[in-house]
Amino acid sequence: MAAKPVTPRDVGVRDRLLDAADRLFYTEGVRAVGIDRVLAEADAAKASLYAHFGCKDELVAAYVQRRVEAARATIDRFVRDVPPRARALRFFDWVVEWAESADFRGCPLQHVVAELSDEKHPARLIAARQREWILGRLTEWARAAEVSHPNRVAGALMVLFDGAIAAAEQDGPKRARDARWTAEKLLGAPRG
Amino acid sequence: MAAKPVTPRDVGVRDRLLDAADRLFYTEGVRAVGIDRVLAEADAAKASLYAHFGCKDELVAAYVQRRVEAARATIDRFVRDVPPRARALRFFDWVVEWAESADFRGCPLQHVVAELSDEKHPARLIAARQREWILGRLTEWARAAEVSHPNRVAGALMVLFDGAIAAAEQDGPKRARDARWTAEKLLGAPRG
DNA sequence: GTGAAAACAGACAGGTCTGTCTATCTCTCG
DNA sequence: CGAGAGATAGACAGACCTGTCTGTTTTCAC
Repeated sequence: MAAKPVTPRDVGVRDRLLDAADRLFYTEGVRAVGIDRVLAEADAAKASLYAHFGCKDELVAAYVQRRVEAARATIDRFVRDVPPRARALRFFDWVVEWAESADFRGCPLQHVVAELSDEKHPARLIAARQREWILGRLTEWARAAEVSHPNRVAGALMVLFDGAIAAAEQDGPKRARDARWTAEKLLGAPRG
Repeated sequence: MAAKPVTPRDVGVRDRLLDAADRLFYTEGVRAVGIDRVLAEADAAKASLYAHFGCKDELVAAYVQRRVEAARATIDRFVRDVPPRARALRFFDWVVEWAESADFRGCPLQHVVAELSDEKHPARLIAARQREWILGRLTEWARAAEVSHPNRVAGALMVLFDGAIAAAEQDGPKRARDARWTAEKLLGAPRG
């Protein structure tokens, strides 16, 4: 009984490979999963993988890149319908939702950083840029919330974000709610 | 036969192996570093490693165990000379110091969780127990600080701890200071 | 229909990994 | 002395990994 292909054969082989890589890399880790596992899961040929990505490291980078793009779109969509001053806290609503989702297993970027010690690895460069993007958004939202030290608050929110995900991975989603509660205190008290 | 006692000679190779494993596993990751690397670094024989630890997974577990024991001793020593109500904040002084130390590269426990997806791995079981220990201490200190919701505050401090380490790994020690600053707000103004 | 591009299938090379095993050396203690 | 435990050195097996290469099949534009 072959498992039903989660991704139909008619979508491009590149997407099939990325879908398979995403599932396996996220749930088991990029070092624990070999090329052959990805090929079997994607029902693709080895030559296709190397034609599209060149090497495994670039497949890992493409996996991270797709995660990053999806996260940015999701976050911006999530905060869009509240006024700017409420967006920082709204962001933590999204974090809570993510931590509560069934297949949550921590932050793929934190995992990649832990697994790949080479800071110049293409996947890590993408992860580093994503941190800058997130910090930029948090700073923007902290300013809009009119806290007295927006840069410091943004840094604190960054810590809360990383901590929410890392702690929820091991202690469950209640830690994400703890993070949101803390964010509320940071943002709710003007003249901090 | 009764199990033979650990002789001083045992401690020799065993410690050499653990020292080497600690350096390599912490800086490069437990999956990235093979047995042969550890043996070369420890200047030990393969048979010694397998005689003392049985398999690589148990060496990884022993590495985590030793980190955990050292951390507990360091933390308790660090907070010992301030009154109980000041200990939670003092704990974050230690976090800042750690993040500022030259060879800081994140939390070895978070890394092991990221690298080993099997929750039943012996090293992960040890890591999980360590989280309980830390949460216990944070709860105790939060109570001593007489905050209004000690359990919730302890959870928030746990998030801040995880976040401080994870964020400092990538953004530098200023994130640990951001975490301490947030902890200060949660715990209220320390009274003299 | 035809031909080119894309994808498939899988053998193969060369390397690394864990773990076992044999053989030798060294040190302690009876 | 000499027996035995602990350590060393390293060959070896078997598995897995990345990446290349050959050949075949499918797809699709013209």
